Amino acid sequence: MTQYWLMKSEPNVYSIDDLKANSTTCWEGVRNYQARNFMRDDMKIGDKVLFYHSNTKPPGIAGLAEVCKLAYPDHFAFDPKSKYYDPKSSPDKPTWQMVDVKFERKFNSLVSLNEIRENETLQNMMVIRKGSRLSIQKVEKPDYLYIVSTYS
DNA sequence: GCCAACGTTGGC
DNA sequence: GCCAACGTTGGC
Repeated sequence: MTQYWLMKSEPNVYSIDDLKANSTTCWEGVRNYQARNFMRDDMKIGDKVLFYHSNTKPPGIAGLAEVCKLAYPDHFAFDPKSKYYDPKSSPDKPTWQMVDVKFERKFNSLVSLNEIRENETLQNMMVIRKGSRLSIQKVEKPDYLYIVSTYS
């Protein structure tokens, strides 16, 4: 069964335009266990993704993507020169995993966090909860479908 | 740049 | 296993 996710990326690091240009990307650098577990245990090929721009003005959902490769070791954790380096992770016992996602669509305009917050239909989305820092979040199917049909 | 929220670390 | 200290996220 298809599942629905929200994945955060800082656009000055990797934006929806970058994904459009590259077509697919590996989602490296997740260093939070809950987010890793979502990727490792739950994400399936074909799962739908709301691509969220964080730490920018304004933050919000920039477009859509789709999971196109199941979780596999995040090798950036093995590279001392990478900013995602984690000495506790090793190739024979990798701590961190990543999936690949592929570009689906860029929204004509960003669905800002404020718009989500002000939309009565979307009140249960995790992303509007105060202090919600998790970089990968589950999204309910009705919320996903509503966003796609209303905004994209 | 500030700071609240939250996750992780490490001493005990 | 508790919890204080510390580091990071990310909206504002």
